Amino acid sequence: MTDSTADGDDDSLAEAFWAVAGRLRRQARESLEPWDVTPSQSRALGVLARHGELRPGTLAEHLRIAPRSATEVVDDLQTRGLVERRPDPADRRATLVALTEDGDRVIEAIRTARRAEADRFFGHLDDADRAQLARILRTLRG
Amino acid sequence: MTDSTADGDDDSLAEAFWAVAGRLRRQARESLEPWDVTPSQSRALGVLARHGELRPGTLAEHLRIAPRSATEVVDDLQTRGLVERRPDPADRRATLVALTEDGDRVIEAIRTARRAEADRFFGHLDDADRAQLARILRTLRG
DNA sequence: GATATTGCTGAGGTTACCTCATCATGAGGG
DNA sequence: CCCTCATGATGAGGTAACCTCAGCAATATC
Repeated sequence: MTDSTADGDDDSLAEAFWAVAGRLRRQARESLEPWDVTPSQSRALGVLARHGELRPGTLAEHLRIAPRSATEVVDDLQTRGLVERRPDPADRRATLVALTEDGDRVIEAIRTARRAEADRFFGHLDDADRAQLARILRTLRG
Repeated sequence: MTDSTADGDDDSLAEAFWAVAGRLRRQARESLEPWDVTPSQSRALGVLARHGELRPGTLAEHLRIAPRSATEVVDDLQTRGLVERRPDPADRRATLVALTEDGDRVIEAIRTARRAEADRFFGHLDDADRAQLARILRTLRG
């Protein structure tokens, strides 16, 4: 059965890249479900876990999004009780965003889950291939 | 100067993958600008060029999106005059979507541009690496 | 010929972004 | 000291690319 429709589509490396990216994205989304956190929220939590409390603007730089968009992510995380805002003692215009205890617990759990999931995903490759892929991606990253 | 903010972020293969995907996405978006066509529209045009006239539903399968979403893309392409709808003679419920002459010209131009752009992007790799990458991506694609 | 299925689309929702305008605070010059 | 300009956050409003659910028409099935 030649399956008719269900793609296989273009040829290019780019196309293959997107196909893999899609699978990866879907897995990521699924693995976040238990915590009712969207991918972009989880990225923000990750940055906060890595760098500690930050101003929304700085968070935006790390996430490579517009400052206004960071405000939005922070809003969502705050209503979910995963971060809190407090005034920046050094500048009364500014705000500091910090993980709550809950946020800390959640980001840790997510990280564990994501690590397991990535292992599963890239686990189809042997060590040599994983190394190759890492090297090639580093090159393409520019 | 250690540049302070501008990430470098996680470690994982997944992270490297997203970094590359981001660069690729930005390039694609830019290369489409001259034609005022969005990425998803260009994908649809590509499928139509490859397969000839299709029903919206079939188009959706190729694009791996919901049928309703295909209707939307077709709407946009139609208002831009790049595709046209005509009744399916074989089934009066159905519609066939076909490229107009304009649409044909545009998708050809886009393809040429994208090919050049992909060459530039993946051109940093030598032949062996490109082959490796293609093989690895095929594996990951599942 | 009644019923179920299929194909498309209207209505309305979501995520993750964006820009532009506004308001408060801070910093530097005269 | 005041005035201007820059900066930090946010309100308002917009976009792309998806989604589901409901409804209508036409076909297929029994």
